Amino acid sequence: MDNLDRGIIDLLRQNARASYGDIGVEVGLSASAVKRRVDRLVADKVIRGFTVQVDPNVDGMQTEAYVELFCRGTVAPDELRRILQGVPEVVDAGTVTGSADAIVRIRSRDIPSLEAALEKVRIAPNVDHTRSAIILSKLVNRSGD
Amino acid sequence: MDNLDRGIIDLLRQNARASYGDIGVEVGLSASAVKRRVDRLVADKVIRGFTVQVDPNVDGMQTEAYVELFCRGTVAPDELRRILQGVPEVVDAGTVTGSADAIVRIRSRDIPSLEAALEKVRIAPNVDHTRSAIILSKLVNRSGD
DNA sequence: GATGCCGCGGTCGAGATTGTCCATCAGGCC
DNA sequence: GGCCTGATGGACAATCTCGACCGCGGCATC
Repeated sequence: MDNLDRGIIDLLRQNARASYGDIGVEVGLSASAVKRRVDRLVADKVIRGFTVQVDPNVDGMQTEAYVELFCRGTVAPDELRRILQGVPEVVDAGTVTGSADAIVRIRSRDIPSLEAALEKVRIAPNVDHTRSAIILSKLVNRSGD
Repeated sequence: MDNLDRGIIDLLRQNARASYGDIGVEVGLSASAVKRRVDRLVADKVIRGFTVQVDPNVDGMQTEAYVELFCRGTVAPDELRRILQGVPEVVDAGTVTGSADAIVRIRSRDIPSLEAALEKVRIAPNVDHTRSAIILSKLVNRSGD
């Protein structure tokens, strides 16, 4: 993992379908050398995969919300993880600093299904209450979804 | 946008570097027909781009935070977008319901660089104050990063 | 019904790309 | 020096890309 690898990854991030030859011109390597490095990065699991960014409006998962979770007493992270993983609409979740115990990112087709997902999260034991912020419009999206 | 397109997108989501021929075998089209459809999907902005999923631990971007933005007076979403897009650490941002005006997801190498990124966000005009929640540990991660 | 247009898919071929093999080279070590 | 290891560039065949061209079916028009 040196600067060459980082350069290759940066280029792939911009266009994962770029040819090895083109990448090689940018970073100063031959196509074969680039391919060897990319293969190694994939084998080493540094590169998890190549994917495509799709307009979320098209695949019909456009309703998203941040949900703060407030728990009673002690929180068992492992149990929380188990519960949250059981809700497919949960895209992302983590324990956080601040007054909330965890922040959960939920994505669903529409408001009713968002509410249903939220209900499933609330079932988790020790969850005292939640506070949701529904996303009105996306300002930036560099996370690939 | 029909079932063929959806099939192609599903396959590209799994492997954006798959050859058109291989995709064609899966969805029952010739390589040329697949390329035509992919080109059209890209032209129509249904496909926003091809990218690579990198292990965040490896490229040293493991410090993440949710930042609530509170603005003074009226918020110009376009200007907010322009400012936020200028901060590379901003992974995700959107205007939201609730007391905050926007929620910004920031990812950086460590706490000092997180603070620096936060500073850049605060520069935005009309930003009154911010409230950050730093992620302590990830509970769920289905967003591919 | 005949006609032309349009969208969509297949086939073909030149040219580019990929993937593999091999020779080479630099650096570390004995 | 001699040897090993890891990485690179070059060469080559296999594969893929991508545009040109053709045919087919649906549809509106005459």
